[in-house]
Amino acid sequence: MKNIEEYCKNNSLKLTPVRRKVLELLLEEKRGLGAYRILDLLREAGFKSQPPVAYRALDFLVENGFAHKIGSQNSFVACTKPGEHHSPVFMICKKCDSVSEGPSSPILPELSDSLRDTGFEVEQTIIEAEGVCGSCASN
Amino acid sequence: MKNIEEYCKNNSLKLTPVRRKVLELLLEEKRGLGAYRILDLLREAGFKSQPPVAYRALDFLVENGFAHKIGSQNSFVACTKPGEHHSPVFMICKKCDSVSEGPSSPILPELSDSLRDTGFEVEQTIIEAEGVCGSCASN
DNA sequence: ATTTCCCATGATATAATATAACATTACACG
DNA sequence: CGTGTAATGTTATATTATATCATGGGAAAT
Repeated sequence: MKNIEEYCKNNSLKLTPVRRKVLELLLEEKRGLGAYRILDLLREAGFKSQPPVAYRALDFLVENGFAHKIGSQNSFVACTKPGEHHSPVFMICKKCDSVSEGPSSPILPELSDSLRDTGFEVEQTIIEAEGVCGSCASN
Repeated sequence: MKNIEEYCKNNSLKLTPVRRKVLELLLEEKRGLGAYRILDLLREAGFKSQPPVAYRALDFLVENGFAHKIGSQNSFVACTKPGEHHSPVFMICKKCDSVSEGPSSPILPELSDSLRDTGFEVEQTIIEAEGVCGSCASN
């Protein structure tokens, strides 16, 4: 969070109260949160928000690399590498629904290479891996 | 299509008229099709369909490996390797919106390995690569 | 300090995507 | 022929997302 405040200051991004609260909510939750869940939580926290408020805050966070959208479940998670533009790998546990961001670096160049052979120039990738997380496997 | 009829016969799956039509629609279109677009096309083709009809057909096709859902755009595409359970890689062109399925095999084992190091056991992955397709790049 | 402008927020409405629930039909198998 | 299962029909509604226009608030230039 401190890092992010810092980063916003340096890049003249406005981490307004709603945006900040949404980010905090995402950081507190290991599963992905849907926009309307976030909206509820905002209201519980005293914001009198309508849907666009949540979506705008999420757009801001995603655009600036503070959060990601999980396409397969229309939900959002905080980013573990805020500010860096990167190609995330998500590990989605089918038992507990947790979503965590994993190491992608080893394979991305190879992936880009193999796709380039088909004539496609990759700009960004999103990998969603479904399986069982360590904590669920050991229980 | 012949292959698929064959496959259904062998596995006692019913490729009913709606399901068949939806699959044909997906095969004819290189972009992803949304469920409601499909619904419109079904109606144009003489089916008097309500939303659940389209979703059921799509569920059938996805479950049996004849189609995939593209999470990032809530759309559907025909599968190029029908019947095989596999972990697809999609190449999504940001210029023409085409979606094609690419070769994933080279990298998947490595990806699984690197995620296993974090304690996560991968069962399936979906990779969505955004970029520019060969045809758009050369125009 | 006042104006100006831009960005963020407020607020209403509605679009787009997806599913629940229950009724009906079709058809393979005994 | 029944009878049971899977597919389809139908209505309603849930969930996710955006368009649009109005209002406010703060930084920068004058």
